[in-house]
Amino acid sequence: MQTSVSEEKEPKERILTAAASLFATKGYAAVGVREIAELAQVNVSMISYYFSGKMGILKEIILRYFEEVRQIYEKTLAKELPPEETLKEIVYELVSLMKNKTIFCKVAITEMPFNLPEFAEFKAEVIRLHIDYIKQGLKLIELFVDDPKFSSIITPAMVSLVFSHFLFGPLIKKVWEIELDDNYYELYAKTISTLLLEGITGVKNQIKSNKQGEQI
Amino acid sequence: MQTSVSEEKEPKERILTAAASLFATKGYAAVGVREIAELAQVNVSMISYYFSGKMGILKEIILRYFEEVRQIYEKTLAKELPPEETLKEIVYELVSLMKNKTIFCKVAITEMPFNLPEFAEFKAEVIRLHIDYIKQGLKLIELFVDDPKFSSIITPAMVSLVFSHFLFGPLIKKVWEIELDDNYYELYAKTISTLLLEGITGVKNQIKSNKQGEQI
DNA sequence: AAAAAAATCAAACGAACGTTTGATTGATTT
DNA sequence: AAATCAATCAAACGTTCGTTTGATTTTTTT
Repeated sequence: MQTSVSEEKEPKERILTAAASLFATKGYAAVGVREIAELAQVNVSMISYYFSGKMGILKEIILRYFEEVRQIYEKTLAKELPPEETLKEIVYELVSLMKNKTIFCKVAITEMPFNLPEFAEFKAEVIRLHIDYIKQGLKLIELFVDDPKFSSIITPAMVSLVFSHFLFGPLIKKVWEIELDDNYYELYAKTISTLLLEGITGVKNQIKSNKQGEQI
Repeated sequence: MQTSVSEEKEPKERILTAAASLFATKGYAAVGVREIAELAQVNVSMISYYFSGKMGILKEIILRYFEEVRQIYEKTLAKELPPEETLKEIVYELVSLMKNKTIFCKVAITEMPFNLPEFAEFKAEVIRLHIDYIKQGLKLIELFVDDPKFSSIITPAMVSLVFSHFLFGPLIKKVWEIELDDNYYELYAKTISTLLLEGITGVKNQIKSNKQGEQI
C-alpha cells in the first residue's frame, strides 16, 4: 500500500485521485477530508479551495464518469453498425473504461444507489442530462425487445452485468485465486457480451412464444 | 415518508428495521445513531445496549441476509432438479427474497463492495462460512461451463443480474415511469432467468466453437 | 522592482459523531 | 415485601467531522 500519491501533476488532480481511491475502497461517507489531504499531500483547506467542499470531489468524479460513458455511446453509435455489433462494441469499450479507470468508475457506480439529501438534486440533474443518450442505447435494445417494461429490466441488467466484476473485484480474487491480466479482461468482455446478446435473444424468443400462446 | 416506526414489536427489532431502512437509502456510513434512534423511537444508548455499537446493526443485517440466501440454496438444491430448473428456481427465490425484504438485501449488497478496516475481518469470515454453498452453486454453472475462469465471470454476473433492479430501484421508477406490482416482479424473475440461461448456453457454445477452432 | 493574484498553510470553528455513565423505572424472582 | 434483574433514560464523554479564517508564501502581471 502506498501512503502518498507519487509525484503527480497538479494538486487539484492529486486530490481527485486520492479521494477516488479512498472512496472506492471505503465509500464516500466513510472517508474524511483529512485522510484525503494526507494521501494527496496537500493542506486540508485545499479541498474546499479547489472543490468547494468534500461533496465537490464526488460530483467531479461522477461527472467525469458520465462524460466518459457519453463519449463511448456517441463514438460507437456514430459507426452505425448493426445492433448486435454496436452492443458488443459498447460492452468492450465499457469494460476497457472500467479497466483503465477502475476507481473512478467504481466510485460512480457504488455511490449511485444511495440518496444523500444534499446530493439527490445533483444526481437527478446528471441523470436528466444523460437520459437522452441512455434512451438512444435503449432503442438499440428495443430493436430486440420493443416493450418498455422489458427495457426497464434489461437495461439495468446490462449495466450491472458489465460492472459486476469491478463491483465484486476484491472478492473475486479471493474466491477463485486467478490472475487478472489483459487476457482475462479480453475474455471477460467477450463472455459478457455473448451472455448479453444470447440472453436478449432468448428473452425475445420467450416473448414471441408467449404471444403465439395467447393467439391460440 | 414516515417519521417513526409504526407500532412494531420489540425495541431491538425496531432499531434493526429503522437502521436498515436508513442504511438502504443513505448508506451505512452516512447514517448517525441518533437518526436511527429517533426513527426507531428508542433512546440512543439502546443501540449499544442491544447491538454493542452501530456496527453491530450492520453485522446483524448482513448475517440475516446471508442466512436467507443459504436457506434458498439448501432448499432448492435438495430438490435435485435438473441444473436448468435449479438455476431458474434459485433466481425466482432470490427475486422474491429481494421483493419481500428489499431494504435488508439492499443494505447487504450495497455495503459489500466497501472495505471499512473495522469491518473487513467480519466480512471475510462471513464469506468463508458461506463459501461452501456458494461453490455448490458454482458446480451448477460448471455443468454448463467447466472452467473456473468462466465461473469467476458468470457467478458475479448472475448475482448482479438478479439484484440489478433493486440496486437501481429508485432510478428505474423515475426513467421508465412504470408500476412495480406483483405482475412486474413475476415478469422480472422470468426475464432474468431466461437472460441468464440462454446467455450461459451462448457462452457454452462460444467455448465449444473456440475449442474446435483450436483443433483444426 | 513593485503590485496583484493565486496558492498554501497552521489554527481554530461549531457541529455531529459513536459510546459510556449513572440514575431511574419496570418487571421478575426470592 | 424485599431483592434482583433487565430496560430505559438524560446527560456528558472525548473525537472527529467539514469548513473557514487570516496570515504567509509563491507565482504572475504590470
